[in-house]
Amino acid sequence: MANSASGDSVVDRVVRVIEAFPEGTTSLQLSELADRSGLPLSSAHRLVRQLSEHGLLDLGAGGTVRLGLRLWELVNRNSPTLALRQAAMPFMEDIQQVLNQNVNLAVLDGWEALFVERLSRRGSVANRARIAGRMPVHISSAGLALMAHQSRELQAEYLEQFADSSGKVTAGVVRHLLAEAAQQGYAQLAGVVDPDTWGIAVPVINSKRRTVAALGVVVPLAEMRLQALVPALQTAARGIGRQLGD
Amino acid sequence: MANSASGDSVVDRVVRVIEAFPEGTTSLQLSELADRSGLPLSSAHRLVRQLSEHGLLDLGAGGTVRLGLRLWELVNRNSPTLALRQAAMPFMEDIQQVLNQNVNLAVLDGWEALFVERLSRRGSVANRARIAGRMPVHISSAGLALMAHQSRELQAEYLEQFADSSGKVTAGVVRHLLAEAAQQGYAQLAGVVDPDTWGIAVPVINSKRRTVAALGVVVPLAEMRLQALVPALQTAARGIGRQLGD
DNA sequence: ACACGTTCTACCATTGAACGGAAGCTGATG
DNA sequence: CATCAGCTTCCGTTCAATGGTAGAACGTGT
Repeated sequence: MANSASGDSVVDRVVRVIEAFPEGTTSLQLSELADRSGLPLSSAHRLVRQLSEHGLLDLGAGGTVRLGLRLWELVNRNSPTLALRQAAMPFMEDIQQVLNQNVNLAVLDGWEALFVERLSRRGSVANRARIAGRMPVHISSAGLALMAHQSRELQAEYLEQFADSSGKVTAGVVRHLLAEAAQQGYAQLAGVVDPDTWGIAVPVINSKRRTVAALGVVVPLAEMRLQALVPALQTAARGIGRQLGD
Repeated sequence: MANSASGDSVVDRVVRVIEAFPEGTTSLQLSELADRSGLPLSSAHRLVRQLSEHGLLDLGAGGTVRLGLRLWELVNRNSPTLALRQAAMPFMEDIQQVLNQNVNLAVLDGWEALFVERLSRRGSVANRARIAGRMPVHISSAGLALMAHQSRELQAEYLEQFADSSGKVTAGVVRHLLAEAAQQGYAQLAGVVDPDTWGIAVPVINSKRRTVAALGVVVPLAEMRLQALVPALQTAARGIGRQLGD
């Protein structure tokens, strides 16, 4: 647009405004939003006002900016993972009831597993917080289960990330993890948040034989019984896959 | 911006593109999107491409447009109802376990109750579908519970809707429903979808004595036992309210 | 009570980004 | 092979977006 010092489009700016909210932050002051998005205050103000007129943002008294309920509604009604989550929920509830463990469902986005649904272990504090959370592929069982069943091309492209020896993790190690996950039909990995827990995940394969999601559980080390967990997960994953159209 | 035949801003158009998705539809063809949003094809195409470069939309091969995973992620991480849902989930699970009924949580948005969370009755098919659903205030127990505890000004403004005698529902009837809900401390109403079910909802009041949500259940007529349901809901609602900051 | 700092909001002349018709491209269909 | 329908790109025209500046509202320290 005219006079754009930074040479970005309106769309760029709208995106930057929405992305300016730090994870888990629901409310931001206008001036802070302007700072975080790198926009002049007056521009940020104008954009926020326009967006809030449509309900995508909510500009409260005193310059408090929140995401709008309308935006939440639109996204949750038309979410690309809607069909997946609907198909998966009954099976996830079964797993939760039978195994009594934390169950989660993830999809691949870039080089990360994006968790799209989660049921907490009964009795434990429900942590909805981690929904919409991300984990790098190579340090999450869900990520490994997803990547292990992608095309060779994508896997190769992914592994290039580890080509430079600057990181601790080498391409060889990751390649081995993927190979193991592919061969076994499930992925297991020590918990990242809590070292006394283990993650186990299996691929969810749709009718076109594409791996579209990973179904996983997080279990305390003491309750780690692969013989019981893996078949249950695989059965549920097949059930979910059968429900999915494409 | 320049040459806008319809005299709308870029922001307007972005909103129209996002809103063009009909409820429950996750995928749209570009040409259909252009139609629905009332934009020239080339303009729609440009906007969609820009938005998908940022991950807010997903422009697939063949002109298939979906909402982007990134958008879903951003909205769910920073949702204005995040704190509410987190505070409410444990109590909702308690209700679900103890009463074994469908539990839901709604907030007021305009003259409608917007359902932000839902737990299904055990054994029944999980219907995530209805999450992010809306119901007019006067035909939902949640809506009545919410409106009954709003300020006089807002209630008066709301009741003006029914001033003209064109609709079946008169202002008097609605006023009576609200008064009853306010006096009783809970709202009950015959189910809309299924006439053999009843909805019961109680207000969730935060530490500043503002009614910010409604907690409700949907029960089959045969299991309608107010003596058991209402106290349980009220107890849970108080628990939720205590967890909420503002 | 006054001065100062901070933050939100409004204004308006400049200017380059957005617009959209038209042409090109691609793939499916008869 | 011709036709069609839908997606994509191009490019000259135009006016909507921009952001510095100023004012209003509020809080805070002196």
